[in-house]
Amino acid sequence: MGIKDDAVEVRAQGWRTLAALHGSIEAELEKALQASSDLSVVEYTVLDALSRQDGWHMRMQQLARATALSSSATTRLVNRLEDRGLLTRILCADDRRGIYTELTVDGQKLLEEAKPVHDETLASALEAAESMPELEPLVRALGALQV
Amino acid sequence: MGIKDDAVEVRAQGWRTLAALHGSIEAELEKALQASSDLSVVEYTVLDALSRQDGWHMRMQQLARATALSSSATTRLVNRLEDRGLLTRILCADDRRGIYTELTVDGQKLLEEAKPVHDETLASALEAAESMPELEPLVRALGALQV
DNA sequence: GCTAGATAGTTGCGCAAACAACTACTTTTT
DNA sequence: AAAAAGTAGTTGTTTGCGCAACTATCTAGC
Repeated sequence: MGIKDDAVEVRAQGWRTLAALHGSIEAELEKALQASSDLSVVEYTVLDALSRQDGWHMRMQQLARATALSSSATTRLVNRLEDRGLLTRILCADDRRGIYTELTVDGQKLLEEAKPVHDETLASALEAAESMPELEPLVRALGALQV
Repeated sequence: MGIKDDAVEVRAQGWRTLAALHGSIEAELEKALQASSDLSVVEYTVLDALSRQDGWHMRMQQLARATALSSSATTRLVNRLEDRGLLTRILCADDRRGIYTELTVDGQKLLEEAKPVHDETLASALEAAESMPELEPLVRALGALQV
C-alpha cells in the first residue's frame, strides 16, 4: 500500500515540476517574443509549425492540435495573423470544408527574425531553471532526451 | 557550428515536447476536476498547495508563485474560492500589508474529494502520453526523476 | 522622525480562451 | 439516390488572464 501511495506522490510531484518549468519558460518566451516581434508564444508556435511543414501549409485542425488550442481559438488566432499579413488562407480543393493556411513572405521574414530571439531565450530560461534545485533534474532529463 | 545548431534544435524540440505533454495533461485534469468538483486546475493547485503548507496558510505572493499567475489573477482566484467558502483571508499581524489565506473545513473536504480524481486522472493521462511516440521519452524521464 | 523608495494587494480595462450553437460539406447507411 | 450521421470551420457569449494604475504599509537614508 505504501509503495502505491508513493507512486501517486511521485507522479504528483513530477507534474508540479513539469508545470512549474513549463510556466517559467513560457513566461520568458512571452516577454521576449512580445518585445522583439510583437508575437505571443502561440503565434510564434503557429509560424514555426507552418515553416517546418512540408509545403508550408497546414489545416486548421492540425494547427489546433499543434497549439493545444480549441478550434474557435484557432480560427481567431489565424484571423489575427492573417490580418497582419503573416499568413494566408487557401481553400482546400479536394475537401471543400477544409482550409489550408500558408506563411506569406512577410510571415517567413518575421519568423526568421524571431527565431534567434526564441532560441536564445529558451537557452537562457533553461539555464536559469537548471540553477533552481526543484527544476534542475527535469531540465537535465529534458536535455538528455534525444541526443 | 553544426554541433551548436544541433543543440539549439534539440532544445527547441524538447520544449515542444514539454509543452505538448503539459497541454495534454492539463486538458485531462481540467475536464476531470471540472466534472467531479467544479474546480479548474489552478483552483485545485491552490487548495493542494495550501493543504501541503505548514499551518495551512500562505500569502498571496507565494500563491501567485505556486500557480504561476499574476498577482491580480491571484486576487481574483482567491476571491472566487473565498466566495465559495473554500478558504478565508486572514490579516497578517506582523506585516499589515500582507494577507494569509487558509483552507476552511469545506475547502479541506472538497480537496479530499477531488484528490483521488486528480491523481487517477494524472496517472491515466501519463499512461496515454506514454503510448504516444513523441511524448514517451519525456514521460519516462519524468517518472524516473526522484525515485 | 521624515521623506523616498520599495513591497503587498486590489481594481479598471482590453484581450484571448473555451463552450455551444450554427453553416457547409462529406461519408455512410439503407 | 436520399436521408442520416459525421467532420471542418466560424460566430455569439461568458469567463479568466495580464498590464497598468492605484492605495496602504514597510524600510532606508539623512
